[in-house]
Amino acid sequence: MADSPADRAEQAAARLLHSREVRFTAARRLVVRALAKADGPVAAGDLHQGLREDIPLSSLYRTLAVLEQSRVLVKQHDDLGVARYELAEWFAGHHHHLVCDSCGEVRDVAVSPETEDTITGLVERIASRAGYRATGHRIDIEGTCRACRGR
Amino acid sequence: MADSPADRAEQAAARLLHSREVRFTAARRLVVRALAKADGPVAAGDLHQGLREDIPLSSLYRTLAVLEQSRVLVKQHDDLGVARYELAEWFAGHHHHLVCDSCGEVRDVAVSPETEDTITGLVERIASRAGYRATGHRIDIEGTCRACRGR
DNA sequence: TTCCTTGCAAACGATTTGCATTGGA
DNA sequence: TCCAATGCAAATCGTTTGCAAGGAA
Repeated sequence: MADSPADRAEQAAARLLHSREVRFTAARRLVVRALAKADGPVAAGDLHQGLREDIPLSSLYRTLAVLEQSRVLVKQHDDLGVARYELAEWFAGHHHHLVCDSCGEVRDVAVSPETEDTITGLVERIASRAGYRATGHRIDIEGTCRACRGR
Repeated sequence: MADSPADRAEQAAARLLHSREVRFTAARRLVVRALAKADGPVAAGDLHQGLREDIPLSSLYRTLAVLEQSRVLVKQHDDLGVARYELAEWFAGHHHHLVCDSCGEVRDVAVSPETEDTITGLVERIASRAGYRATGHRIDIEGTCRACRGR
């Protein structure tokens, strides 16, 4: 039997949703699998186009809302303000984003545990100095991707 | 003569706009001064309410667009996807954001040059490994602000 | 005069919601 | 059976735009 990232994400989501007594319907499965295959956060519109089955946009948004509330995925916003969704770190592992200045592409990038530890330490220090208790951090690295650099 | 942050921002903006042959109208001045006084990025709606003079929202958006194109300010989006504006780092200095999990407040936080250097180094390394050439970075620190913690 | 800027109203586009219908346990 | 999930159409809301009027150089 296969055990692709999509399979693993689907199984993990199945367990999580079951424990919360939330149904894992066909549409929800499709979305989880699609996000597991993506290499960065995806907008609802792109998801809509990417899926073979034609799930109406309104249903898709509802599906995304349910999955977000169940902590299967997280929502964020790109430079234009459109919502993009990706599997929670819970599933996908902690990572950051590379944002291409030129084409706008957003790509996940994983960081070694040592580097992450360093970052976490810095972040906690910065936060506590300002009277915050840090619970997490998000880093967007702006730059030029290889494809755009080649022009 | 006074030389408040708002004054300094206004003077710097005046020079920059002049060099670009863009007029520094009353509305543009008001916006620059208001942003100079804010301690974090501000939404157009809040700006609209905050200003004494009643600038229609559409004009305000146009003002913000002009100032953004002139690189006086930058636009970003909060957790709900609404645009928020702040003076460019050019004016305000490089900084990061503290985002309160609980109340959603976004506040600027400055970082010591040494820490920034460390961060920049890490970021460049991460980017180049992924085939990117880093040109900048943005860090949002999620946490709980002191006020919310006290509840 | 000649542009640029403004105000108002209308248009837009992403996202959400009401409601009647369908489907799964 | 019964409640949750769906599809469709209509509503929302932040933001943008067309157009005519006002202002500065």
